[in-house]
Amino acid sequence: VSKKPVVRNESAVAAGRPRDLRLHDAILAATRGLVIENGYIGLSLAAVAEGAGTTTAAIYRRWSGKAELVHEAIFPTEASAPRHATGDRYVDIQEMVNAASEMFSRPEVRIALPGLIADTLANPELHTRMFGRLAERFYSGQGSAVDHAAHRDFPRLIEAIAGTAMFHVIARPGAVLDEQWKAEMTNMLVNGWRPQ
Amino acid sequence: VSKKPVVRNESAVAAGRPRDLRLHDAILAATRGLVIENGYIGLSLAAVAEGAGTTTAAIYRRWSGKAELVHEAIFPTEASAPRHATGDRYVDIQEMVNAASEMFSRPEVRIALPGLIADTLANPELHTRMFGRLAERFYSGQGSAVDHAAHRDFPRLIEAIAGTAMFHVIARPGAVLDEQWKAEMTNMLVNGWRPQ
Amino acid sequence: VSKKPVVRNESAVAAGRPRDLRLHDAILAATRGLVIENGYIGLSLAAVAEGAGTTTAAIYRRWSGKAELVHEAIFPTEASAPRHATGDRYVDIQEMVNAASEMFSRPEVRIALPGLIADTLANPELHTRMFGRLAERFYSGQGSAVDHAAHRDFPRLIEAIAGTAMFHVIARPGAVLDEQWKAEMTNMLVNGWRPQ
Amino acid sequence: VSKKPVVRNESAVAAGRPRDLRLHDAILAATRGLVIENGYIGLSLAAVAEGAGTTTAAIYRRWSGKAELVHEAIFPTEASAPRHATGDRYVDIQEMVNAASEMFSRPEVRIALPGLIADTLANPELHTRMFGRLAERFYSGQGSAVDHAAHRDFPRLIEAIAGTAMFHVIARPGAVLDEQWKAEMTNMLVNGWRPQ
DNA sequence: GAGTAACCGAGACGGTACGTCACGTCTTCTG
DNA sequence: CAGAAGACGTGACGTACCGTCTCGGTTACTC
Repeated sequence: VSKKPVVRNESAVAAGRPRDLRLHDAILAATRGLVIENGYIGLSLAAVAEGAGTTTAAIYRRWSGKAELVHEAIFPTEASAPRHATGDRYVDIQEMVNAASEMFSRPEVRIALPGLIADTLANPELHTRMFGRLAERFYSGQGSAVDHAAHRDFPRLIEAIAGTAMFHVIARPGAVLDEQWKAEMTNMLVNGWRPQ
Repeated sequence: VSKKPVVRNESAVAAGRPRDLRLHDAILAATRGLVIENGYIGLSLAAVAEGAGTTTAAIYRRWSGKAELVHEAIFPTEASAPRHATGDRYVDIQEMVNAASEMFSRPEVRIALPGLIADTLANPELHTRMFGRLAERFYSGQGSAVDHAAHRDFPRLIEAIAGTAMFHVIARPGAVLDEQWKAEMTNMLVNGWRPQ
Repeated sequence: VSKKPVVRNESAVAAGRPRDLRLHDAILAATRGLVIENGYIGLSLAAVAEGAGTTTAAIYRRWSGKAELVHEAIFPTEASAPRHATGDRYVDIQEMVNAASEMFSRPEVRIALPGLIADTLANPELHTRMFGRLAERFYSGQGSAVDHAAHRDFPRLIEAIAGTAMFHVIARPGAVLDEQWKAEMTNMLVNGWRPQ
Repeated sequence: VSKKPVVRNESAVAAGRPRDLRLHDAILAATRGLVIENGYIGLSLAAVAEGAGTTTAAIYRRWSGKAELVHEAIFPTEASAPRHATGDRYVDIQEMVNAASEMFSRPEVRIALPGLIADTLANPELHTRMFGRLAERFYSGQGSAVDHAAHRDFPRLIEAIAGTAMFHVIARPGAVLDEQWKAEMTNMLVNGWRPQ
């Protein structure tokens, strides 16, 4: 649909008037605020523009549409500090559960993510990028010295932890991923389910 | 937003010309077809109307909006055969995993669900109804003779199984919930995670 | 560019909700008022919609764009009472001069016509229609019993009279086509130019 | 609307880097070409800039906007060689008819003039300048020894000749102001209209 | 058999958001 | 200082969908 590049702020050389960096942050902040208020589908770029004190044209100069904008707003680029596995099964799972709890406790993620996923199904490139980045938050095998067998199964573990956390916060608005949830989740994966 | 009742086809008395029953199914079928093609957000009721050979007014006579329509289209009312627990931990988990696999393998569910959830966040009544009905597919405690302790933990199990299945089909378009996935999922919950 | 028919209010049969006839007139009236205020190029359909208490969509339902709208606004369809020649040279010219004076004295014509012509150059169909209708206001040979020779020259006479009148009101804003102008114009064509 | 002077290329002193004189002509040439292609309203200064191998900023340094630019492009400054009346009625009219034919035969004039007039209605200063310069092409009384009575009527004659010529080329795209048109026009004004 | 009531198609209605484009200005770097 | 590059706020463009309403016409029950 759009002829423009999906990501536009990669310009290496400096030609012409540079982008107003404060606008970038103002737009993302307004996006986060409005998506919490109105949900993903109810978010209009015109409202974002007004909230950020700018116009939709300035937004479209930076992002190709609502999906790209919200993606960057709720998963800030700089925050992706990849984790490294230790090889200790219990510790690694606990780490992932903590990461999932942090991620899905943020209200903008809880509220925006389903709509973002829905929009992303029609945008394979962004879809791949989003889930790739999402997985990195949990675990990056890069440079790790952990047992090969454990690595191979990490995608499945991530799927279980992230999926369960997402379902938890989506199924009941107001639900929280508290210490009890984290303990039970960790225990279920490490030891299997036992009725309590 | 709407002043009209959420569900309109409950009319007790029969006055005036009755509804064309074939339209009901034609609309739902068109909805399923188009939502697979265009996704939830890209689904327009005008297109559904055209696909069903009718008009949007006939749709709004039956459902209050896109969310209600898609909800009924992808989770048909009649198909909710609630399951009953046996008390055997392994068997019960296996049953739930099978149910999740069935539900999230259907393309209209995989594609429409995220958008439906997004729209539903602004509609608490439908949200409750949807997740309530969704949980029933997995397990209904009603009339069950199973140990009390096991019952208390079923919501957590459902959350883990349904969440993991949903994440699996959403994260990678084209992914399938095959026998291997079901076996590994069941094993992980029953015995805990073991690198393979 | 547009897939829709240029003229849309020709529907013979009555299907669906009928158009609100008051809107039609309200839109044309708002167009006339705003085009006098802001000129053709400065006329925005959004402003017309607001002035008529409706939306741009309702305007686009009736006209394909600004050119068609302004065309109908300044040359109302019903006002085209074609004239018939008498064969008397002086009388016929006087009639045409009167017609030109009437037409180009209306402020909406004086102000809107140049811009309308400019836009129409890219729209051959409307261009033909507009100038055809414009010529009819001056003279229609249909059913006339006048000398053949006189008829052949009418296009040239119309061109001279309408062109001169148009140039007069365009060249000096505030200029009027008064009795003196009409007398001199008539005299110039009937007797040739004489320095006075 | 604009705070800047209408004409900017009058700078008396020479300070800093001098303007690239070739740009001036390149911009005007691109304007002429594009206005013929796209019409006045369809002409964008961005397209002109690209066609001239420069940017809009360079254009705005020289002209205040589209109207000024097109005005200079279709009525070059240097080409205004004012004519002088002889006092011979036939000869003077013939001269004016020739001048009108030359002017309105140029495609950029035929195409751009209506739009330019439309834009100029909102710019009285340019409007006066344009029609003043336009009249000079036909006749300048300055330093003439012709009979006073004839001079007084020249504006009316110019109006008739220029208006008729303009209407001729505007009313039918493709129409030409050939020798026959010139002869008939001259004859009509000198001898009055005679059916032929 | 006449009323009555709700359905049916068609399509216009006021809104609102979309993504694009042009305007005229501005801010940077380079010549 | 000019030039190129391009971002800026402004605002119109034409399209699309939303959910509602207004038609003329069509079934069914009820009196």
